[in-house]
Amino acid sequence: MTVRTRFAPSPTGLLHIGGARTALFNYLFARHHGGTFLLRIEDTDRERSTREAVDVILQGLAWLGLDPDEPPLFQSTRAPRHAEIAQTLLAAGHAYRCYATAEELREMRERATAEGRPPRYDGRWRDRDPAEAPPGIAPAIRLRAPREGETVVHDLVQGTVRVANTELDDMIILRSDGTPTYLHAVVVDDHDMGITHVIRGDDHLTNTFRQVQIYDALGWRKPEFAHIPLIHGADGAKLSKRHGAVSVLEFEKQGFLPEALCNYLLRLGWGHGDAEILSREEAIRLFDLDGVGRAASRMDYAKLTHLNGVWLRAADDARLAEDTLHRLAGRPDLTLDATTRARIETLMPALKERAKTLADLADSAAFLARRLPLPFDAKARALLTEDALALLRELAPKLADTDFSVAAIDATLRAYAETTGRKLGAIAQPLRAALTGATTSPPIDATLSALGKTESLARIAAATETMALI
RNA sequence: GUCCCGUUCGUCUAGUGGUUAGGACACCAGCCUUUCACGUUGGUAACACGGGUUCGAGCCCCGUACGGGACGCCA
Repeated sequence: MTVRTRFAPSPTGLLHIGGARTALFNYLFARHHGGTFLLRIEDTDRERSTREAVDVILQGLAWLGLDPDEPPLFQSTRAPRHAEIAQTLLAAGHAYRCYATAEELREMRERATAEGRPPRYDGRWRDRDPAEAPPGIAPAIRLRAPREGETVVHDLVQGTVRVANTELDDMIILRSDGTPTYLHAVVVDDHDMGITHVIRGDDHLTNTFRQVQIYDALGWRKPEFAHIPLIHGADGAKLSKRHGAVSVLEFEKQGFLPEALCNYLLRLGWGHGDAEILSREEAIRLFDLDGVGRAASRMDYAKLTHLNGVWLRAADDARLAEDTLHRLAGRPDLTLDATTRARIETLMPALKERAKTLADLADSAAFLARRLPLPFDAKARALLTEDALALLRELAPKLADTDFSVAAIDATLRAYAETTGRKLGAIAQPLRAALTGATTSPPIDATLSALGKTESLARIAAATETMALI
């Protein structure tokens, strides 16, 4: 049997990391078993579903590299099929028409709650003669669920979970307006799509009992179920649209790499020995459901950031330069032309070594695109003392005589340090301040070389002039 | 309230009856160094609690506490 999984989000909000991880697990499980990964948009709630939300989901999945193997299926297009199956159930006596009004049901729930009983439908139309149907009321269709025994789910993550059927009531499968409810639509679609493994958040675990009842009434073969624990916010509270849930596209904006986010999400709730850094290929090779834990986990930005640094250092320089240019574009204090582009590309190997996010990276590269005079931060200013400026004036001609390869610059600086009896740091720091306006940057020789001789000397001159005035 | 699920360092986890309870992030200290990073060495730090079962329990059983989830003509 070929594995077929699906990610089935409802387009009513954003794609947050909980959904992203569910998609990732479905994708990895399918790939690991040589199967197919599908996407189904659960847009049966026409009121709340939006085209924008669909786009956000699609963009988020694309960014994460979790594209489905077939075009997405929109659940709303399947309403006729859902109704058809409901009629089948009705004809077979596995379902019945319920004429209870919304008002009636509300009262039923309120009374139950007030009396300390679980709020459930009392089955008042289950065995009532349809001839007694009140006129003018469109009925909903309810499943005639078993009243005795228990319903069991053999979950690949949660193990065998069972509930007494007395705990379950007769759920509505088709609303009075003829549209399907979620529980029913999911069963019909998973069946028709040939889904073999339903991998979803464990907030669906108790829903599964009701879905199993529908499968059984239909005599359909059930898929395997795997309910994975939820991700909570850093404070341990549930991730929701109001609380801590941010779109995966927001992570992109903040400078996280998709491979880092996937790596992080994979390790959240899943483990394989001491393996921490996992590429997509390794993840596909190693991932399986038996490594998934059962407890909810918390979002930890520090670890995500660390992982991002790891993947950033491993990333292709050209790709990073491109992203940096993109992030820097539009900043009025910068000049982004072929020259600055070349500087960024040249220095990228050293730049990426000390950045954690693409946003950090862009910030750290900004000095390469600055116009003179440079703005100096407080530490740089403090560093450019009278003595330091004198040193720079003395050093400038020697640099002017140096060919600007990294090795040659290094040699010049070392020679100057030796003849003046200074430590290298005593030379590098003032130089760094003059060239970058800050006290941290890639190695000074590489920085000088990337800037080029003309620009470097201009910056040194500008620094000695402007600082001397203060 | 009822039902379901869970609980190992601050966080993510390894661990499937016998371990000095391992790793990663974070944190602290040292080393490296041309700043910052990277790297590296070391350190602080956990089996929720109470009963069993067993020669022996983080691992098995039962309670308790705490946390989460589900109980819609939402998904």
